[in-house]
Amino acid sequence: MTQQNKASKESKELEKRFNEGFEEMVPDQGARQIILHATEVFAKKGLVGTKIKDIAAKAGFSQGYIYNYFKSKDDIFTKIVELAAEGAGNSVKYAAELQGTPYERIYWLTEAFLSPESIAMQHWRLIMLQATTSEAIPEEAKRISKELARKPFEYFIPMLIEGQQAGEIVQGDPMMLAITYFSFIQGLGITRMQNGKHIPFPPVEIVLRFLREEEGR
Amino acid sequence: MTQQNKASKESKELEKRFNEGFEEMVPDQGARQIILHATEVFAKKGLVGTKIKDIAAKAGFSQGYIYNYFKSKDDIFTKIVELAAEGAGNSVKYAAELQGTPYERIYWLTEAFLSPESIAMQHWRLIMLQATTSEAIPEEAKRISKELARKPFEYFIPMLIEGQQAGEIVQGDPMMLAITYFSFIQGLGITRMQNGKHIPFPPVEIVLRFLREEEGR
DNA sequence: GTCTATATACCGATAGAC
DNA sequence: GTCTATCGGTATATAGAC
Repeated sequence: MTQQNKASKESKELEKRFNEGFEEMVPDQGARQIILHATEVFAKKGLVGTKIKDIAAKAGFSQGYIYNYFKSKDDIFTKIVELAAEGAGNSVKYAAELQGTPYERIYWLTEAFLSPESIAMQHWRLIMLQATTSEAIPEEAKRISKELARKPFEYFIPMLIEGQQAGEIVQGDPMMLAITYFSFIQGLGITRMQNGKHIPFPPVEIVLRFLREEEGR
Repeated sequence: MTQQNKASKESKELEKRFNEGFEEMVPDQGARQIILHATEVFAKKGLVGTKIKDIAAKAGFSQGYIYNYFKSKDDIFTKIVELAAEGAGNSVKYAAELQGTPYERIYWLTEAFLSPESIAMQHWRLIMLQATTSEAIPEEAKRISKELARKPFEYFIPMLIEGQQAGEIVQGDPMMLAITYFSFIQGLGITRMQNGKHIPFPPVEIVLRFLREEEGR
C-alpha cells in the first residue's frame, strides 16, 4: 500500500558506495569526525552562516582546537565539497557496473538517491548546491565542484543510450535526459530535506516515467 | 528542432502575474529598488553572505542610507520572502483560472516556471529555498514561507483532480503528484540558475510526462 | 535626502598556557 | 593534546554632518 518499504539490496549497496573512499581520503580520525559534524552544520546554515564555534560545539571540541586539523573554515568546506562530488560520481559509476538492464540499474540508483535513510547523502547534496549556486564560496571549492560534477554524467549517459537501444528508454538527446534526471533527483532531495520522511513521496516508478519508453507505442 | 522557442501568450501572462502586487505591497519606489537589487545578491550569496554594502552598491546608495528604508538586513530578507511566496501562489492561482483543459493549464504554468527569461522568478525561488532549508534565517521569514508555501498546492491540486477525472492526468494521490511536480520544477530551476540558458533543457512535454495519462492504456 | 564617521559586536585565526 | 585568551579585521546599525 505504501511506497517502497524495503529498498533493494542493490540500492543499499549504492548508498554505501557513496561514502566509500572517505577513510582513504581523510586518514585522520579526528578530521573525519569534524567533517561529519561540519557537513551537517554547513548544510543547514551555509558556509558564511556557519561559525567555527558551531562545528566545534557539535564535535565536542573547543573553538580553537579545530585549527589543529584544518587551517581554515574554507579548508573544511572545500574538503567536504571534494568528498561529496567524489561520492556522487562513485554511486553512479557503481550503478553502471551492476548486473541488470539499463532501466533496472537506473531504478536502483534512483532508489538509493531518494532513500530517506541516507540523510548524509541529502546533506552532501545541499553542500554541493551551495558550491554551485553561491558566490560566497572559495574558488577552490567551486573549481572542484565544477570539475567533478561531470562524473555522474559520464557514467549515466552510456546507460541511457544503452537503454534507448534496448527500447527501454525514451528517445531524445541523452544529455538532455540526463540533465532532466539529475535535476529531478536534486529537486526531490531538497523536498525531502525540507519536509522530512513523512510527506507523500513518489515511488521510483513515477519518477522514472519521463524516461520510460511507453509500451503501447 | 530546438525546444520551445516561442512561449505561449498564456505563459507570458503567468510570468507577469508572478510580479503582480509588488507595487501595492511595497508602495515606496526606493524600497522597491532596494528589494530588486537585494533579491539578486541574496540569491547569489545567501542571507549571511550578503553584506549591506553589497546591496547598497548595487542600488547606487551608500551603505548607511539603506537604513532609511529598512530597519535591518533581516527586514529586507523577510520582505522578499513574503513577496516571493505570494508571487508563486498567484501564478498557480491564475493558471487555474485560465481557459483550457487541466493539462493545458498545467502546461502553461510549467512553461512560465521554466522560462529562461524569467530570471527574477529563479531568484525568488533560490531565496525561498534558503528560507526553507537554512537555519540561519529570521524566524519571521521562516514562518511566512511555511505559511504561504501551501498556497500553490491549494490551487494546483484541484487542477490535478479535474485532470484525473477527465482522463488526462495519471491516477494516484494528488498531493503526492503535486509534491513531485513542484520538486521537479524546483530542481530544474536550480539547474537553470547553475548553468544558464545554453545547456540542453527538457521541453515541457518531457517534464509533464510523469503526470500524463498514457493513451495506450 | 544622502553621505560619512563611528560605536558596538562578533568572528576567524593565532599563540601561548596547562 | 586540548583549552583559553587575545589580536585584528570586518559588519551592522546609528548618529551626526552637509
